[in-house]
Amino acid sequence: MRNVSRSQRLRNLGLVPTIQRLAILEYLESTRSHPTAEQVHSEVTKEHPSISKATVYNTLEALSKAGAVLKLTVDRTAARYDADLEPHAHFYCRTCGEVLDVTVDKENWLGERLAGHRVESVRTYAYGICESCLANENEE
Amino acid sequence: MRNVSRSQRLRNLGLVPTIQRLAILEYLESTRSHPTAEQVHSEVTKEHPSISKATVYNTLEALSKAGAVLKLTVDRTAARYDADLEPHAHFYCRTCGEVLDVTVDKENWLGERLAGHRVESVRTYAYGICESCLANENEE
DNA sequence: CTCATTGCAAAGGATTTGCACTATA
DNA sequence: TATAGTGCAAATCCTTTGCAATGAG
Repeated sequence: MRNVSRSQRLRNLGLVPTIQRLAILEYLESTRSHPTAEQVHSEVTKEHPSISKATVYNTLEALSKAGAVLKLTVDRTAARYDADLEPHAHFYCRTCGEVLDVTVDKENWLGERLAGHRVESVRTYAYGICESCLANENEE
Repeated sequence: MRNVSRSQRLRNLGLVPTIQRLAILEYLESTRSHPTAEQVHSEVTKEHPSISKATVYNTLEALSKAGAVLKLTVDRTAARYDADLEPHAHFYCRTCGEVLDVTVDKENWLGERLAGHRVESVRTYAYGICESCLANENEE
């Protein structure tokens, strides 16, 4: 039933709901770790060992183009993906490399028009050291 | 004299003011195009043909680590650099690929503390279609 | 003279591409 | 069956690295 609605959602986005796409979307919706394509691949292949990296890349691109997930460029070394579509910002810890969600009152504070440009999406990234790494620093 | 102060600034940042670094910093401070490392290289080699790409990468990294320029991840395909340290956001046009400055009241609206994390820098990126590309669309 | 920096070429890592095979509708 | 999607491997592009040569203080 959960599965049915996911299939339907993919169809509504114009994407054929293949096993691969369902697995990838399901995984993304189950995690808050903002995985890279590599991590998505190693995760979904646990259940479906034959899913290739090319398919993971294709699917992630299709899902983000369709608006089903967010593609984040917070980490220059690899794109990260997030199925949480509620407005929020992302914090990148330079010590542990984790990407954390940060709630904000309003992320779309820029509006849909900006200096004459048409704004389609906005990303806000903060960089620094996360709470948990700060605590570890103090221990030493 | 302009040169003297740039040397001095580099020294203050703990960087030996080599000809290469001066040329790269000077170029970055002269443009608002948010160039990639590749573009910086092809630009500075006009004046100093022997500057290598490795040096450009090393210098850009050193300058951004030292806080003399901003490294932008607005464009996933390549890092872009900006010597304008005044708070502002960046707009990426998916049609022409240009990165444009966007003035904002205050970019550091997140504060230096956020959910217990230590915020060291913030980047805000907007994506869509720029004014000039919108105008071109309408012509057709 | 000593150490930081540079230049070159090779290596690395993320992503894309070409193409034959397969599954969905 | 026709078309969209998949898997594999090779190719591509940005960036980093190793190391000998060079330059700054």
